[in-house]
Amino acid sequence: MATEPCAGSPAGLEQLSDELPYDVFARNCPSRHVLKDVTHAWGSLTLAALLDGSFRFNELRRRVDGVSEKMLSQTLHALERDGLVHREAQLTNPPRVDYRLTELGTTVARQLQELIMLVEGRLPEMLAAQQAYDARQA
Amino acid sequence: MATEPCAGSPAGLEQLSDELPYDVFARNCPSRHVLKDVTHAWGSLTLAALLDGSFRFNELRRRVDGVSEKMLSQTLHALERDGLVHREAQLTNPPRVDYRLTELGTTVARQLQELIMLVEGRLPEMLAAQQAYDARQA
DNA sequence: CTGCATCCGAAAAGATACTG
DNA sequence: CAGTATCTTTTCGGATGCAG
Repeated sequence: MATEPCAGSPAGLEQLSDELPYDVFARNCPSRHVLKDVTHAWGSLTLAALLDGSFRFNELRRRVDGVSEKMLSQTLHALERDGLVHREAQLTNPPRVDYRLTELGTTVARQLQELIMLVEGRLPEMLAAQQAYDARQA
Repeated sequence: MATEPCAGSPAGLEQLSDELPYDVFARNCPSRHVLKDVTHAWGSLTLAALLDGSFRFNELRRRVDGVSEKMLSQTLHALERDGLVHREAQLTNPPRVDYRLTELGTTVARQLQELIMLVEGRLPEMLAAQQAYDARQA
């Protein structure tokens, strides 16, 4: 099914990465779908937020400021399905559900966190570039 | 304007990252907008593709398999505005426009590339997790 | 409290035709 | 070739309501 490697890009270009069987640059490669979950706006923030530990649904919702209930729910399901997040439900009353990163999720989240910190660190340059660009247009 | 640091998350939580003035976890923080450009599905692939050098519009389109003209155009504009991509147009006939990473863009793209390679490398685990999850649902 | 289901308007993505 | 304009389809995001 979806377990076999995907073909290279149709034009027959040499791949950028290396000899790996999966190539995000190819149209229907499963790696692209997973990458999309990981880099998705809410997905990336949720993963990064979970680097701090285990959280309940509404705790996460407060941490990832601005996320709607629906999107957080969807996001957590997708990340759980990808094996990045573990969901632990206790059927007490009131119920308690905790979300935490798996080992794989931690690895991915750390990598993501580096990207986030890079962007935050060089944000002034990017904001300046934006201003310059906007001024050029006007 | 948009140059001042954004407030922390509303609940008053201590921030995850560090002492940086910008916090992606806060609702209207500019860093979140930029991060969105960088992690966007087409944005991330475009940045990674440009790690290989300078490309013309349609060359890029073939590299980033499946992207529509509109989305590539939008994506390139956003990345150019953020100061990550440089656009060089020659008004010859036919016209020739080359896109390449700026120094900042290269830095960001390298970080992104690490994430992509991590995801590609551990994709088998993620696909297995997906299958297990789907089986559990059925 | 932790969610899922549903509806709705708004926004974004996708496909494709057309222009300089 | 390098895009923009336009149209359609999908997704997003908020507001419920409801169940365990």
